[in-house]
Amino acid sequence: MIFKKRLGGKKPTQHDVAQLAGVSQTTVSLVLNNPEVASVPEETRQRVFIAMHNLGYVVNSAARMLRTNRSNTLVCIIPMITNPFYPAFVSGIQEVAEQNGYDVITYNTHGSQERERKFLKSILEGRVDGVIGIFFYTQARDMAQLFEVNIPVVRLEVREQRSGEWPLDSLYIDNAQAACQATAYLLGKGHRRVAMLTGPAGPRDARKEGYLTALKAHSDDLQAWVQEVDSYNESGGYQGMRMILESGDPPTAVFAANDLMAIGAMKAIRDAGLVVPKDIAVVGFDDIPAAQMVTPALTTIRQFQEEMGKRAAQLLIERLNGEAPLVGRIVEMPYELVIRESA
Amino acid sequence: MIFKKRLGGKKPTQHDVAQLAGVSQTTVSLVLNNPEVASVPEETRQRVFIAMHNLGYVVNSAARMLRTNRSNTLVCIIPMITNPFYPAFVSGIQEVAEQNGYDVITYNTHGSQERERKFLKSILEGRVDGVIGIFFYTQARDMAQLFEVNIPVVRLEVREQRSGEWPLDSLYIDNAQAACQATAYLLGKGHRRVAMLTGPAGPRDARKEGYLTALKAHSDDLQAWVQEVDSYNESGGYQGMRMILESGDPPTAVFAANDLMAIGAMKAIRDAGLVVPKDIAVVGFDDIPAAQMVTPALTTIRQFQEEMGKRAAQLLIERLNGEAPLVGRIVEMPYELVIRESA
DNA sequence: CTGAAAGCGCTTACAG
DNA sequence: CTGAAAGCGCTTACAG
Repeated sequence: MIFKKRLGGKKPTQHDVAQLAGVSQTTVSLVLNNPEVASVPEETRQRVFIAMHNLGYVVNSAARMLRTNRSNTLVCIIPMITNPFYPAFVSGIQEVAEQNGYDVITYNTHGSQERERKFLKSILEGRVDGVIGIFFYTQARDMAQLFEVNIPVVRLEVREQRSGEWPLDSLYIDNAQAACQATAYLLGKGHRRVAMLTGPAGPRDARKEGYLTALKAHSDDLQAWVQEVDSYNESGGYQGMRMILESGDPPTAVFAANDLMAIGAMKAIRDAGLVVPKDIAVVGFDDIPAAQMVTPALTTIRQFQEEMGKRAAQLLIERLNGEAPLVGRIVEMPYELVIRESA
Repeated sequence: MIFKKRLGGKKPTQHDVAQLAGVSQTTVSLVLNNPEVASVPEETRQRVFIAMHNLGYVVNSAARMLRTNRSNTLVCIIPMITNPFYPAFVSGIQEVAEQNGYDVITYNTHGSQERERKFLKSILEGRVDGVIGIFFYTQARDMAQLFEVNIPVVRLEVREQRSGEWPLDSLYIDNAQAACQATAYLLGKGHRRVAMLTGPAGPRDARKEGYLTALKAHSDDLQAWVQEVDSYNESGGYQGMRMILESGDPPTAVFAANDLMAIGAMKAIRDAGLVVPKDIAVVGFDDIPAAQMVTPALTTIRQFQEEMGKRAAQLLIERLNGEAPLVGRIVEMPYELVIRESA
């Protein structure tokens, strides 16, 4: 490496480039950032480029950050990257972030309030320019400090959510309506005893609301039956389904609040010697990749996670570029009922 | 917010804290960083803490980065976060990173050489202190620039790999041996026509080597049969299996280079009116979460992704703390054959 | 068209 | 025990 020889292992700076090119450090910065105002003649630019190349110069991003107050980094806050709903969401964010020159840091909250708070606090250190997040506990008003230092936020919500005059946009699918449609599908198939399986917090309330709405709309004498367990995963679904089965008079259909729970429930049903969908039909939510791999393939509500990630990142970057209106935008995303074999 | 009132929306600095506490800015820095040398008396510390709290002070990390030449950020470079092998790996990294005060940025290479290069180059800007990565094309020698500016790297390899006197540690499972064991298991079950299904680059060669070794060890007249397709996912597996089936004389068992391909292959087998494992047995590799959700549940080689992530992060952080030997460490990780229903 | 200079907010010898 | 000062590498008015 040339610069190693020249500089004894230290990284070359604009000063070094300037010396080699026979210009001032200001000029180096000017050609590097190519602002409209400064029209450095082509001949000089080339000299500078050659010097940069020969020294292996790369900008020091800490210095640039300090000077410009911009980090070119976004943070994505999700419950847990190992939940198969999120990788596609994160990947969508990463894709548009990369196209726009941003890095993305990911934080996992584990659905814990304390961690949501801790992460938000650390963001104040100025490491990131903006936030995309799914929050179970933190409300918009808890983000006031962020807004004061001008860090915009995009939130993924489970329902339409007004946000006021903050640099806060939100993205949602109508979870209640989707849950209603899933439940109505089961009802339309002739099921009269339809149970719901859910985890704590998060999307629970919106999805439960849709489930109840569908029951009520269908007939007045349908019994609601909501089984809540500790976690939104297979073991939660398995355990919840066992509780339902052990209650004596099992339902003929189950609406699970997400696919992981639905898959756990199907296993519990199978272990009880029953078959899906003949004895008990199952519908999930999310359409994670595994939904079509299981047997029977899962009927579920599809969300477009990758698209949601891309859209969220676009909203955020528009705002960072000053291209967003003052008032928070609210974007509804599509969903669809995907009918496969489990119901 | 107090500081908003006081400072007109600007973030408070150590200077502001110093003024409020009636000390010098140096002292504020001293109590913030609490170095062993400076013993600030308790009374002064308290005054400073109170002032920090009242102003809502948080350190400016860009300034700290510039001064200390440390970013407290790691980067994790993987092929693609949506491949279910990686989320657990990333999650392991994030967990120990967080415990040690590091953020983690994730880059997806899409298995492309160009992107591997581009990411490595951007790392020279000083955004990150260290790198954990899976590289299909970039060799250790291509990382010389990183090492010159003292950025250590931990690589995930598919076999033991000497690394020399660079700040480079490596982690691997013996892919050849694992593939050999998987194939031998099939052979032990009496199969004589065992095909292998693989994608391009990456772990292909090591796993193929193990497959061939097992065949040879078992008997001299066993025919090797390797079908390579474009991608390590379900559609690759589906497509590859179709090619195998259409060849006329199908094998009685298939070893797929990863679980996603195995799942695709099982679907192709089913679509051809055959049943797994009766007509064709299938073994995968990785033990992704979906492996136990599919029917029949997949027999596969389990890797401990989360553990691998944790271990990789530990190696890196030890080196960043100056606790690692000069010579690169090589850590072998365990794997195990998990027998389920598909073979 | 080009450069000297200020200053972003911090850490860390150094002096007292 | 505490503070004045240097300096990390950059961007951006400003002057010429």
